[in-house]
Amino acid sequence: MQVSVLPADVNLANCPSRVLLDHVTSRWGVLLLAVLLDAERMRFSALRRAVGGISEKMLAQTLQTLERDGLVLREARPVIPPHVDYSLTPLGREFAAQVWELTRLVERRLPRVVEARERYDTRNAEPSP
Amino acid sequence: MQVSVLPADVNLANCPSRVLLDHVTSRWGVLLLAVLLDAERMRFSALRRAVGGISEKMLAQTLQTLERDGLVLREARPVIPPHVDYSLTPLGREFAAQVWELTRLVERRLPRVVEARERYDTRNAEPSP
DNA sequence: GAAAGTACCCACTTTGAAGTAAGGTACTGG
DNA sequence: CCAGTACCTTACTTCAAAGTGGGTACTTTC
Repeated sequence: MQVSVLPADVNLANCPSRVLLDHVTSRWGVLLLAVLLDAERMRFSALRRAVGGISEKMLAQTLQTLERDGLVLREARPVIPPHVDYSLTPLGREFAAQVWELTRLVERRLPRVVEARERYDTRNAEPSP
Repeated sequence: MQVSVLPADVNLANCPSRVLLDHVTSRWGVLLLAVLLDAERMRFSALRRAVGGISEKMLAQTLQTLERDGLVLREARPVIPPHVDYSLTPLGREFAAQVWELTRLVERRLPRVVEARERYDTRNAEPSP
Protein backbone atom coordinates (compact mmCIF):
# COMPACT_ATOMS: atom_id res chain seq x y z
CA MET A 1 0.00 0.00 0.00
CA GLN A 2 1.17 3.43 -1.04
CA VAL A 3 1.50 6.00 1.68
CA SER A 4 1.70 9.35 -0.06
CA VAL A 5 4.18 11.67 1.61
CA LEU A 6 4.13 14.82 -0.44
CA PRO A 7 7.02 17.18 0.18
CA ALA A 8 6.04 19.94 2.60
CA ASP A 9 5.43 23.42 1.17
CA VAL A 10 5.00 26.41 3.46
CA ASN A 11 3.36 28.35 0.67
CA LEU A 12 0.35 26.04 0.70
CA ALA A 13 -2.39 27.32 2.98
CA ASN A 14 -3.16 24.03 4.71
CA CYS A 15 0.32 22.52 4.83
CA PRO A 16 1.26 21.19 8.29
CA SER A 17 4.64 22.87 7.95
CA ARG A 18 2.86 26.16 8.63
CA VAL A 19 2.24 25.02 12.20
CA LEU A 20 5.87 24.14 12.76
CA LEU A 21 6.93 27.44 11.25
CA ASP A 22 4.59 29.22 13.66
CA HIS A 23 6.18 27.40 16.58
CA VAL A 24 9.78 28.23 15.71
CA THR A 25 8.99 31.82 14.72
CA SER A 26 6.71 32.45 17.68
CA ARG A 27 7.45 35.46 19.86
CA TRP A 28 9.11 33.45 22.64
CA GLY A 29 10.07 30.36 20.63
CA VAL A 30 12.71 32.25 18.67
CA LEU A 31 14.32 33.71 21.78
CA LEU A 32 14.30 30.44 23.72
CA LEU A 33 15.91 28.50 20.89
CA ALA A 34 18.55 31.18 20.53
CA VAL A 35 19.53 31.29 24.20
CA LEU A 36 19.56 27.51 24.45
CA LEU A 37 22.02 27.37 21.58
CA ASP A 38 24.38 29.62 23.52
CA ALA A 39 23.96 27.72 26.75
CA GLU A 40 24.01 23.99 26.14
CA ARG A 41 21.64 23.39 29.03
CA MET A 42 19.53 25.64 31.24
CA ARG A 43 17.14 25.48 34.13
CA PHE A 44 13.63 26.91 34.08
CA SER A 45 14.41 29.94 36.18
CA ALA A 46 17.66 30.61 34.34
CA LEU A 47 15.70 30.73 31.10
CA ARG A 48 13.21 33.07 32.73
CA ARG A 49 16.03 35.42 33.67
CA ALA A 50 17.74 35.11 30.29
CA VAL A 51 14.70 36.00 28.19
CA GLY A 52 13.58 39.41 29.34
CA GLY A 53 9.87 39.89 29.86
CA ILE A 54 8.73 36.31 29.49
CA SER A 55 6.09 35.18 31.97
CA GLU A 56 6.24 31.82 33.73
CA LYS A 57 3.15 30.73 31.90
CA MET A 58 4.52 31.48 28.46
CA LEU A 59 7.87 29.96 29.32
CA ALA A 60 6.30 26.68 30.40
CA GLN A 61 3.91 26.67 27.45
CA THR A 62 6.52 27.43 24.82
CA LEU A 63 8.95 24.88 26.24
CA GLN A 64 6.23 22.24 26.09
CA THR A 65 5.47 23.03 22.47
CA LEU A 66 9.15 22.82 21.53
CA GLU A 67 9.56 19.63 23.53
CA ARG A 68 6.61 18.01 21.80
CA ASP A 69 8.06 18.99 18.42
CA GLY A 70 11.27 17.21 19.39
CA LEU A 71 13.42 20.35 19.46
CA VAL A 72 13.93 20.62 23.20
CA LEU A 73 14.85 17.94 25.71
CA ARG A 74 13.42 18.16 29.22
CA GLU A 75 15.26 16.33 32.00
CA ALA A 76 13.70 16.46 35.45
CA ARG A 77 15.52 15.21 38.53
CA PRO A 78 13.08 14.26 41.29
CA VAL A 79 14.80 16.13 44.05
CA ILE A 80 13.70 18.83 46.42
CA PRO A 81 13.74 21.59 45.43
CA PRO A 82 12.85 20.48 41.86
CA HIS A 83 15.67 20.53 39.33
CA VAL A 84 14.80 20.54 35.62
CA ASP A 85 17.26 20.96 32.78
CA TYR A 86 16.31 22.06 29.29
CA SER A 87 18.58 21.52 26.32
CA LEU A 88 18.38 21.32 22.54
CA THR A 89 18.08 18.03 20.71
CA PRO A 90 20.23 17.60 17.56
CA LEU A 91 17.10 18.47 15.56
CA GLY A 92 16.48 21.50 17.73
CA ARG A 93 20.03 22.66 17.23
CA GLU A 94 19.41 22.90 13.49
CA PHE A 95 16.50 25.26 14.01
CA ALA A 96 18.21 27.15 16.80
CA ALA A 97 21.23 27.82 14.59
CA GLN A 98 18.95 29.47 12.04
CA VAL A 99 17.02 31.64 14.46
CA TRP A 100 20.22 32.51 16.30
CA GLU A 101 21.61 33.97 13.07
CA LEU A 102 18.37 35.81 12.54
CA THR A 103 18.41 37.42 15.99
CA ARG A 104 22.02 38.51 15.54
CA LEU A 105 21.15 40.00 12.14
CA VAL A 106 18.22 41.86 13.67
CA GLU A 107 20.49 43.32 16.35
CA ARG A 108 23.21 44.24 13.83
CA ARG A 109 20.89 45.88 11.33
CA LEU A 110 18.51 47.64 13.70
CA PRO A 111 20.15 51.07 13.20
CA ARG A 112 19.65 50.86 9.44
CA VAL A 113 16.03 49.88 9.89
CA VAL A 114 15.46 52.79 12.25
CA GLU A 115 16.91 55.14 9.63
CA ALA A 116 14.72 53.61 6.95
CA ARG A 117 11.63 54.16 9.08
CA GLU A 118 12.53 57.81 9.59
CA ARG A 119 12.96 58.29 5.87
CA TYR A 120 9.64 56.56 5.22
CA ASP A 121 7.80 58.65 7.78
CA THR A 122 9.08 62.02 6.56
CA ARG A 123 8.41 61.04 2.95
CA ASN A 124 4.87 59.98 3.80
CA ALA A 125 4.11 62.79 6.24
CA GLU A 126 0.63 64.23 5.99
CA PRO A 127 0.99 66.78 3.16
CA SER A 128 -1.89 69.13 4.18
CA PRO A 129 -3.92 68.95 7.39
CA MET B 1 27.35 65.86 22.79
CA GLN B 2 27.31 62.16 23.38
CA VAL B 3 24.56 60.23 21.66
CA SER B 4 24.43 56.86 23.36
CA VAL B 5 23.79 54.05 20.91
CA LEU B 6 23.83 50.91 22.98
CA PRO B 7 24.09 47.70 21.01
CA ALA B 8 20.68 46.12 20.46
CA ASP B 9 19.83 43.04 22.50
CA VAL B 10 16.73 40.98 21.72
CA ASN B 11 16.85 39.44 25.18
CA LEU B 12 16.00 42.77 26.79
CA ALA B 13 12.29 43.22 27.28
CA ASN B 14 12.05 46.77 25.99
CA CYS B 15 14.69 46.66 23.25
CA PRO B 16 13.42 48.06 19.92
CA SER B 17 14.97 45.08 18.17
CA ARG B 18 12.05 43.05 19.50
CA VAL B 19 9.70 44.96 17.20
CA LEU B 20 11.86 44.31 14.16
CA LEU B 21 12.12 40.65 15.10
CA ASP B 22 8.33 40.50 15.31
CA HIS B 23 8.04 41.98 11.83
CA VAL B 24 10.41 39.56 10.14
CA THR B 25 9.08 36.54 12.03
CA SER B 26 5.44 37.47 11.62
CA ARG B 27 3.14 34.89 10.11
CA TRP B 28 3.06 36.47 6.65
CA GLY B 29 6.31 38.43 6.85
CA VAL B 30 8.43 35.28 6.78
CA LEU B 31 6.64 33.88 3.76
CA LEU B 32 6.69 37.14 1.81
CA LEU B 33 10.40 37.66 2.35
CA ALA B 34 11.09 34.08 1.29
CA VAL B 35 9.10 34.24 -1.95
CA LEU B 36 10.58 37.64 -2.83
CA LEU B 37 14.05 36.18 -2.51
CA ASP B 38 13.18 33.56 -5.11
CA ALA B 39 11.53 35.99 -7.44
CA GLU B 40 13.57 39.19 -7.70
CA ARG B 41 10.43 41.25 -8.25
CA MET B 42 6.72 40.55 -7.96
CA ARG B 43 3.38 42.22 -8.41
CA PHE B 44 0.72 42.44 -5.73
CA SER B 45 -1.54 39.82 -7.21
CA ALA B 46 1.36 37.51 -7.99
CA LEU B 47 2.36 37.63 -4.33
CA ARG B 48 -1.23 36.94 -3.39
CA ARG B 49 -1.19 33.83 -5.53
CA ALA B 50 2.26 32.73 -4.36
CA VAL B 51 1.51 32.87 -0.64
CA GLY B 52 -1.38 30.52 -0.07
CA GLY B 53 -4.17 31.75 2.18
CA ILE B 54 -3.08 35.37 2.57
CA SER B 55 -5.85 37.96 2.36
CA GLU B 56 -5.52 41.19 0.43
CA LYS B 57 -5.65 43.12 3.67
CA MET B 58 -2.81 41.23 5.32
CA LEU B 59 -0.77 41.32 2.13
CA ALA B 60 -1.04 45.09 1.84
CA GLN B 61 -0.45 45.58 5.56
CA THR B 62 2.58 43.31 5.78
CA LEU B 63 4.13 44.80 2.66
CA GLN B 64 3.73 48.27 4.16
CA THR B 65 5.44 47.23 7.36
CA LEU B 66 8.35 45.69 5.49
CA GLU B 67 8.59 48.70 3.22
CA ARG B 68 8.71 51.07 6.16
CA ASP B 69 11.48 48.97 7.73
CA GLY B 70 13.46 49.37 4.52
CA LEU B 71 13.37 45.69 3.59
CA VAL B 72 11.00 45.91 0.65
CA LEU B 73 10.99 48.35 -2.24
CA ARG B 74 7.63 49.40 -3.70
CA GLU B 75 7.60 50.76 -7.23
CA ALA B 76 4.25 51.94 -8.55
CA ARG B 77 3.74 52.90 -12.16
CA PRO B 78 0.77 55.25 -12.50
CA VAL B 79 -0.91 53.39 -15.30
CA ILE B 80 -4.33 51.93 -15.67
CA PRO B 81 -4.78 49.25 -14.52
CA PRO B 82 -2.30 49.94 -11.70
CA HIS B 83 1.04 48.22 -11.93
CA VAL B 84 3.07 47.86 -8.72
CA ASP B 85 6.30 45.94 -8.34
CA TYR B 86 7.66 44.73 -5.04
CA SER B 87 11.27 43.70 -4.57
CA LEU B 88 13.82 43.27 -1.81
CA THR B 89 16.28 45.99 -0.91
CA PRO B 90 19.86 44.88 -0.22
CA LEU B 91 19.01 45.07 3.48
CA GLY B 92 15.87 43.05 2.90
CA ARG B 93 17.84 40.42 1.07
CA GLU B 94 19.92 39.80 4.18
CA PHE B 95 16.83 39.04 6.22
CA ALA B 96 15.14 37.14 3.42
CA ALA B 97 18.14 34.85 3.04
CA GLN B 98 17.85 33.90 6.70
CA VAL B 99 14.12 33.23 6.70
CA TRP B 100 14.40 31.43 3.38
CA GLU B 101 16.81 28.96 4.97
CA LEU B 102 14.46 28.62 7.90
CA THR B 103 11.44 27.80 5.73
CA ARG B 104 13.43 25.21 3.79
CA LEU B 105 14.61 23.64 7.05
CA VAL B 106 11.03 23.51 8.30
CA GLU B 107 9.94 21.74 5.13
CA ARG B 108 12.86 19.31 5.24
CA ARG B 109 12.50 18.38 8.89
CA LEU B 110 8.73 18.28 9.15
CA PRO B 111 8.59 14.45 9.00
CA ARG B 112 10.95 14.16 11.97
CA VAL B 113 8.91 16.65 13.93
CA VAL B 114 5.71 14.75 13.20
CA GLU B 115 7.36 11.56 14.48
CA ALA B 116 8.54 13.38 17.60
CA ARG B 117 5.03 14.58 18.30
CA GLU B 118 3.65 11.04 18.00
CA ARG B 119 6.25 9.76 20.43
CA TYR B 120 5.47 12.59 22.84
CA ASP B 121 1.73 11.99 22.66
CA THR B 122 1.90 8.23 23.25
CA ARG B 123 4.39 8.72 26.07
CA ASN B 124 2.15 11.31 27.72
CA ALA B 125 -1.16 9.57 26.99
CA GLU B 126 -3.78 9.68 29.75
CA PRO B 127 -2.64 6.87 32.06
CA SER B 128 -6.07 5.89 33.54
CA PRO B 129 -9.51 7.02 32.31
C1' DG C 1 7.93 32.29 61.73
C1' DA C 2 8.31 34.72 57.60
C1' DA C 3 10.21 35.05 53.20
C1' DA C 4 12.30 33.29 49.19
C1' DG C 5 13.67 29.78 45.82
C1' DT C 6 12.09 25.92 42.59
C1' DA C 7 9.05 24.48 38.77
C1' DC C 8 5.23 24.47 37.64
C1' DC C 9 -0.64 24.45 36.92
C1' DC C 10 -5.15 26.67 36.64
C1' DA C 11 -8.79 30.18 35.84
C1' DC C 12 -9.78 34.51 34.25
C1' DT C 13 -9.22 38.63 31.44
C1' DT C 14 -7.23 41.45 27.91
C1' DT C 15 -5.12 42.52 23.64
C1' DG C 16 -4.06 42.57 19.14
C1' DA C 17 -3.47 39.88 15.00
C1' DA C 18 -6.04 38.23 11.54
C1' DG C 19 -10.39 37.05 8.94
C1' DT C 20 -14.60 38.84 6.45
C1' DA C 21 -16.91 41.82 3.67
C1' DA C 22 -17.61 45.71 1.28
C1' DG C 23 -16.35 49.84 -1.37
C1' DG C 24 -13.46 52.59 -4.77
C1' DT C 25 -11.09 53.86 -9.08
C1' DA C 26 -10.24 54.03 -13.83
C1' DC C 27 -10.03 51.69 -17.41
C1' DT C 28 -10.68 47.40 -21.06
C1' DG C 29 -12.85 43.62 -23.38
C1' DG C 30 -17.19 41.17 -24.61
C1' DC D 1 -23.39 48.29 -20.17
C1' DC D 2 -21.89 44.92 -17.26
C1' DA D 3 -18.05 42.11 -15.81
C1' DG D 4 -13.54 41.89 -14.95
C1' DT D 5 -8.75 43.44 -13.62
C1' DA D 6 -5.47 45.54 -10.34
C1' DC D 7 -4.43 47.48 -5.95
C1' DC D 8 -5.70 48.74 -2.42
C1' DT D 9 -8.81 51.03 2.06
C1' DT D 10 -12.06 50.95 5.68
C1' DA D 11 -15.23 48.97 9.13
C1' DC D 12 -16.61 45.22 11.72
C1' DT D 13 -15.87 40.92 13.96
C1' DT D 14 -13.57 36.89 15.87
C1' DC D 15 -10.38 34.13 18.13
C1' DA D 16 -6.17 32.64 19.83
C1' DA D 17 -2.05 34.43 22.05
C1' DA D 18 -0.55 36.46 25.91
C1' DG D 19 -0.88 38.76 30.51
C1' DT D 20 -2.55 38.55 35.53
C1' DG D 21 -2.99 36.61 39.73
C1' DG D 22 -3.61 32.85 42.36
C1' DG D 23 -2.20 28.12 44.29
C1' DT D 24 1.05 23.85 45.25
C1' DA D 25 4.70 21.37 48.07
C1' DC D 26 8.75 21.33 50.09
C1' DT D 27 13.30 23.42 51.82
C1' DT D 28 16.61 26.66 53.10
C1' DT D 29 17.88 31.05 54.73
C1' DC D 30 17.06 35.32 57.42
